Amino acid sequence: MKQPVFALVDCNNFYASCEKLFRPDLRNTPVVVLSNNDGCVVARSKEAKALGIKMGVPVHHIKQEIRQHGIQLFSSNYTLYGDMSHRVMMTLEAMAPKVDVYSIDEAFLDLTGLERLMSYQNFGQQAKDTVHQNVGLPVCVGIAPTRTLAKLANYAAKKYPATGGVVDLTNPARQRRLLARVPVDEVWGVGRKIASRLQAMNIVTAIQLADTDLATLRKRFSVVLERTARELNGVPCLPWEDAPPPKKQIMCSRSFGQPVYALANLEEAVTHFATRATEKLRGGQQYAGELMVFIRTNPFKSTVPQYSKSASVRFISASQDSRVIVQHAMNLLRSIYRDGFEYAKAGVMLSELTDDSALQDDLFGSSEIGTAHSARSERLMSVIDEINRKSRAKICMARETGPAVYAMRREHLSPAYTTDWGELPRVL
DNA sequence: TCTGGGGTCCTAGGACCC
DNA sequence: TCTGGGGTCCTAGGACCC
Repeated sequence: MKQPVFALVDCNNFYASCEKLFRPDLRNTPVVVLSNNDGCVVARSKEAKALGIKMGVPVHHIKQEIRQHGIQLFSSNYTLYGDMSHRVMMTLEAMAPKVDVYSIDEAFLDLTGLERLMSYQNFGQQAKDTVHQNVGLPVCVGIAPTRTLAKLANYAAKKYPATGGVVDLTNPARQRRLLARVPVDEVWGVGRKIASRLQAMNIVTAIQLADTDLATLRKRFSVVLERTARELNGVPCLPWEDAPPPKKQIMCSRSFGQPVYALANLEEAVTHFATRATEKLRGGQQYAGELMVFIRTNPFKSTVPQYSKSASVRFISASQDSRVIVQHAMNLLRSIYRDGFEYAKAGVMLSELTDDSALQDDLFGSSEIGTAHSARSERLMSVIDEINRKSRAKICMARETGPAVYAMRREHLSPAYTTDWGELPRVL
């Protein structure tokens, strides 16, 4: 059996790089991208990192630095990032037979057997150059016999400029040298909690984790960390996903741009979330068997009374009809709503997802609108989806209309450069 | 004043069965 | 009076990822 080889291609500072791409005037300016509601920092350009801006800090904590260094702020523009991501992935899919899109800004490539054609180092360089030429975004490439090591190789490619952004870690001696230099909390799968527990056991570098007795890791932690240690030793333990596995749950939730008090306003928000979640459901040709709705106040705001509640319902037969799911969501919301609280967030979750073939008929007949076997419901939903895809005038639930009081703050939003004819960048 | 959103997997513990 | 032990299913909670 041939030893597998994986590459991890990961975009550098993805969101910040997307924003910079369309603003050449900001080439050397520190840029940060903010989370929804312009809350905290979720991406930083290299200039912003050099200023010591940390990932995840609330933006109000760095007001001083923003003023002092002229840091440019951007609200999250997922329409733009999603489209740029798609372009990167298309480029990679043209270069390798098997590509596993792991997140919006990174993908694993199966390079097993490639060595007969070219060196891994060459391939990595080619991938990096091609993405840059086709899409304009910078990436780094890490190559290794397991995905955990490929992640680590990618970390090195980013951290050490002398690598030119490409690290081939197929050589075991080279693996050991890198492992000895990397802090254990940089290992994929080791988060804050586990890192501090490992520290208490005097395990502070990746190589110490790799050399720890596997049975001890399983006993003191879990099979997950044991697998991580095996992967660091070059033994692949993570299955390759040729196709993305079907989703098990679909969430749609948002913090509000301003406090919400009235039931009517929560109804509007929850209607919106339930509608979006159900659209995602249909996008994956799935049906939901269970719906959960939650509302809560802002737990960070200790000056106001706190309230947090969720409720859920199991459907008699699974549905993908927005009208059915919104109606259930309204019932749940009204059952948990209490007057007199300052609501900060709400959301819905669809679960018990099944695909078409797994559906069973409702024992009591399918008279309810939108049950699995209602052909009318399916046709109506697909017409709505079609119209919403093509046109700017959306079809939506009556409760969704009008300006939303809960709309999120996006004061620094960039244009939809690549997905809206009206916002194409102009070259003067 | 201000603190994201959307996921997955694993484990422990309780209920229940034989 | 004795009060086993293995298996399964479910749920809540914790940890991780980007």
